[in-house]
Amino acid sequence: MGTRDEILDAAAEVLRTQGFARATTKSIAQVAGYSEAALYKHFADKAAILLAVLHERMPTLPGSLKELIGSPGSGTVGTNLTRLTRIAVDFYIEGFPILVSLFSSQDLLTAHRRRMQELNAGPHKAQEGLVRYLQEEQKLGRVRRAVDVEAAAALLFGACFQRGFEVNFAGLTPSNEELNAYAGALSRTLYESLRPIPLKRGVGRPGPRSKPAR
Amino acid sequence: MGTRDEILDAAAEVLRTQGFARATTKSIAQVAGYSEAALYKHFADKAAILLAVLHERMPTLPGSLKELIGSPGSGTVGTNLTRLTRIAVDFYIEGFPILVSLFSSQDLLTAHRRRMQELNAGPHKAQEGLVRYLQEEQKLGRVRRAVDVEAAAALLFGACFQRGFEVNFAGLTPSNEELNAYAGALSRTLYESLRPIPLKRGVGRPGPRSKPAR
DNA sequence: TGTACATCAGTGAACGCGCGTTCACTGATGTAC
DNA sequence: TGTACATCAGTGAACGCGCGTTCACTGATGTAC
Repeated sequence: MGTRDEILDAAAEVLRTQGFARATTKSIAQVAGYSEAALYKHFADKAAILLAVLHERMPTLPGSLKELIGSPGSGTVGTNLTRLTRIAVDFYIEGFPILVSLFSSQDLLTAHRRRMQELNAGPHKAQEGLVRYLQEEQKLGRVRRAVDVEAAAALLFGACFQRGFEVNFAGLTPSNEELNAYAGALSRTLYESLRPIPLKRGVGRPGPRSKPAR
Repeated sequence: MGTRDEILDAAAEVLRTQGFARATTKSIAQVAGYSEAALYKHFADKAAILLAVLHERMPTLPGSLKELIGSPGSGTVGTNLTRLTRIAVDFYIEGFPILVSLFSSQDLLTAHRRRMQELNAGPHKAQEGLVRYLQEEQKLGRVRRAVDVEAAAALLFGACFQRGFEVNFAGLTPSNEELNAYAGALSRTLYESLRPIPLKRGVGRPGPRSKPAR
């Protein structure tokens, strides 16, 4: 790993643990184990370091998501959504502090936004992936046709995003079990509005389900 | 309006429009129309100004929410949820920049967190209100018993929160109509998982619904 | 009513400090012949 | 193989600037007698 990467790791760590206000060249250099001057051998200025952190050190949702999303029809929609939700929760918990440090500086936000639209990237891309997945499942008859899949995706990822806020706000360190349970509750609750054959009212557990027509 | 309030308004505006990095004593004083020295007649230090902004200038959800939440059984659950969602979307769009400026400084976050738990307040309170409302409607038979109301509340408010992020991130200024449509789509989609008598599969529009037993 | 003093919101100018940045330099590594 | 030079990552020390904060002061208002 090169010096440049060590600097970015250090900057990301400082941003995550101390916040934007303490993310000075001094503390970044100190955590990286180099002099402050060394930063300027690899980056034009401090803004360049922060921008690089923002799009080289943000955890990437799409990577682990694509394999799920790329195979509609496999597994069950319910379990697919649960696994996907679990991944998204992790992503937002990890990424939240770095993501919101954007709002510490209007200049930084503007620069990042411009770069994002040049690359045609951004946080909305993940959501689009889920939307496409749900549309595919609609075609397969495994998600009800009448469902607004954009709204469904917003509900699911929105809850994950907010969980990212809560965990970082309160300084929690939730266990794997807690996060699994949370992801399960979200996707199961939402799935009630997606499934083609809804439960009859008052029935606690569903009986064996017939396969949807295909 | 006293000087103290003018200072807080100015600080909130700077925080919202320029971000934490530019929220200096100089620019706060300038926007407020006072000298920097004047700030210190009303606040112990800069941290005290920012803390006061955080819990005197954050838009308040509970105020307009309580009237809705306080009267389960009135209106329909669907329209109640839509109105409530619309209010929450506004709240999060407005409040987002100030809320996340917390993460600019670990010290600020810690101080705010401590104060919030002393007052037993915080962002989670609004969500608890929605949970209680849904529980009441469950008792009235207007929300299915088997539904995990905490998960449902997290889905709904989470989507609003994320919309607050998107709008502020992209610098959008959505119209009332757009926001109404968004709130409607969210609550309608979620309501599919809550309603006591679900649609039959494949039916696009529901026929007239029978009143739930009470 | 006038006088003497107290209070208090607000100011201009200065303070020291820590910030981001630059500079001349070092020492290790590569390269031509 | 040895010599002379080039390149380059990294450093210690210094730079000017803008930050948060303090200070002695002003001028308006209130108050006792």
